[in-house]
Amino acid sequence: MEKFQPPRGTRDLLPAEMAAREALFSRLRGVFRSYGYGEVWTPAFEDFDLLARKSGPDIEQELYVFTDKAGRKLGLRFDPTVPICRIVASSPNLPKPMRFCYLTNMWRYDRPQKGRWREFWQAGVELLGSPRPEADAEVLAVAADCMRAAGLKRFAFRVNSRTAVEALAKEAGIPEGKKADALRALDKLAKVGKAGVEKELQEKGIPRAKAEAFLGLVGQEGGRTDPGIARITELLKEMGITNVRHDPSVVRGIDYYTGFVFETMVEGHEDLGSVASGGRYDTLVGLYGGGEVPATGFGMGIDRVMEILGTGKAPVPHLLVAPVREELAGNALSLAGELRARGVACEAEVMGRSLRKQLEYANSRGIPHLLFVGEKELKAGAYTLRDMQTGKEQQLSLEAVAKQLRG
RNA sequence: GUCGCCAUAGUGUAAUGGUAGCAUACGGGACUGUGGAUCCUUUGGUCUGGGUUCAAAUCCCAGUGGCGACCCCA
Repeated sequence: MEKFQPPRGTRDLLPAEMAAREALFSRLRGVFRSYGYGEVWTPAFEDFDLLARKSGPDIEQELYVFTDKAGRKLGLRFDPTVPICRIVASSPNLPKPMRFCYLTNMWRYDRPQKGRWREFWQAGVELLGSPRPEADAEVLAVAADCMRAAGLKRFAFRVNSRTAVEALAKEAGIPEGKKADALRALDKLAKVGKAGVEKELQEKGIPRAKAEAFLGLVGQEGGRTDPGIARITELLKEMGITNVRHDPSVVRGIDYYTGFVFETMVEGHEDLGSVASGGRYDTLVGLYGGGEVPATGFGMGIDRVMEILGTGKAPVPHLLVAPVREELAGNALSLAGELRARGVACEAEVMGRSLRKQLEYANSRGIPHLLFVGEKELKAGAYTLRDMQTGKEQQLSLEAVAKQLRG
């Protein structure tokens, strides 16, 4: 018999993991709501041209692309920002600023590795309409609150200004056409070191002298302070966020960032890379025909966060309704229904098991209470509720059982 | 798309080219209205397809999937 497994780079999420994710989602939603962000949903697939517009047709290699039955070329969403810019571009009259948040999955056709999936989840915010550092500071503050809400305490932001680095590249004499290559090489500084970056720059056709000049200027930049970053850092300090370091090598690989960019590293999990990143993208909405709308945002990698947090136990109901004899299974089912109508989460026995086995089962699942359903109980209309922890039992009407377990 | 390492019951692991085992989990029982212990026990596996060989989990090739390095990024 052929066995199927999930397609490459995807996986199943079982109840224990889903419960942990849902808990994380609900905490993140709480953070988003507290800042006034409204949740949006966009389609899983979009016109390929929309997806490709910002990065050119080469992006096709990294996307899931398909043709529908009418011959339209479509692609799976690989980024939350692009569809949100489409919304904004086609709804230019929405009041500004616009605060959108999302919690959603997306797809990218790249090589799976630890913390990198072909289907992955991201949650984040986009703040559109403001070009000011206050907006960038707010976005980073939301990210900070999300990290804390996730239960991550030991983390640090690395921030930078992409415009500043681009200016340095120009100053070093790196031609406009090589700018993207240069920034991408620089992004690896922490990983491959200065010599590694220099090597890559030369491989990309940037002469040694210019590469050295660029790296020299970037090195100085660490000491110099970019005015935009300084202002954002100052605002963050006023909000009590101090774990922010200026790192001139952080430029992000994505092309649409135009200014402020940041990454978030969790102490002890540096191998996972950034778990939340974002920045300013003032020209992206314009690309979709909406006129210039300055914007900034960030996304948190849910799969990476879950990798760090780990998974607890699968959730269990309050109660197992246990028929003492197999023939009473039907009574147990209907009593369970009545209890649910009274607000009690419970499960009924469906395996036809002996009472002993049911106790064993409740114990191993961690179900805290068990309700015996036998002839005695049915006749009296009072059921035996057993506390699995203490072993204490009491005779109660359904109403009393519900009252106790709800409270 | 390139390179390297890897793949055995659900999970974790054994098996010089010669009978695929152990642990755990799951199901049943010892114990027909009272669990967590103990004992017994059923089911279940060599990723897929080729090749070499008297004989392949083991060697070779390809595919699939996992991990890591490129690339890119959450």
